[in-house]
Amino acid sequence: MSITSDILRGHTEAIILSHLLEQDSYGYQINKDIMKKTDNAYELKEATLYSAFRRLEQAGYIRTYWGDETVGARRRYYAITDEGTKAYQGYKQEWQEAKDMIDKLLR
Amino acid sequence: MSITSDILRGHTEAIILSHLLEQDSYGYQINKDIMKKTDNAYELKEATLYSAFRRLEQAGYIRTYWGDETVGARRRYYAITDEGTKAYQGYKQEWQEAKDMIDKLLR
DNA sequence: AAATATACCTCGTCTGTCAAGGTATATTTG
DNA sequence: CAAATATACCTTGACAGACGAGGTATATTT
Repeated sequence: MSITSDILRGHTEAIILSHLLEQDSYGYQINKDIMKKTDNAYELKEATLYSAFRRLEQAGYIRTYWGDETVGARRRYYAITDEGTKAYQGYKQEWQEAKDMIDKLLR
Repeated sequence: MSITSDILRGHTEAIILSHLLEQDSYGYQINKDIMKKTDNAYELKEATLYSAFRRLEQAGYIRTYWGDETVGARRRYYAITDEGTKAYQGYKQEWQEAKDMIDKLLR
């Protein structure tokens, strides 16, 4: 990874929610998709991912269900809730503001 | 403060270096200036500020000297070094990349 | 005399990240 | 066919930056 994790810190939940807005998905897939979207520049570590899932579920922003795979490893799917959608809007707003602020402070 | 600290996390050092590029300054003043620059949206907490100073000095990115105040409280001034200037360029580059990445991931 | 502003600092806690470890199934490779 | 790799889940403990809470000292304002 080229970007230090402290700069990405705090964005994990928003990134996951954004992904789930497109479609329900499961941990392994989300991880792969994020790497792909960033041309492998950013790999969300598994431990980070799963602890974020716990927080998001705790907050009521996502709900989970088991896939009905008949072959292969079982998959735990995640879906975004209405509250999660609202929270995502907040995260995005916050990001816009933070971005402007940091841009203002770094010149 | 309206922006959560986790989003700002990791930018503290870059923000301080950016400020010192303009001119030497001291803790209390830097803090005030940053609040002013962001219209009071972001207050770098003192404990955060001073621990960042320690790291920056440790890394050789800043050097310090005492002001020669004849009245009022003493001031410890900070100045950016050549290494600090280089480091700042790196931080800035990293920020540009991270910004693009997060923008790509949040839609 | 008390409150506020300027100016410095430390200690201990909190929280998100992640390295390292684990389990289980299916497929590919030598 | 055994070993390696890929898919898929998970937990534990350590680390580091942010910061609340506390402290010291001087000068000015109320």
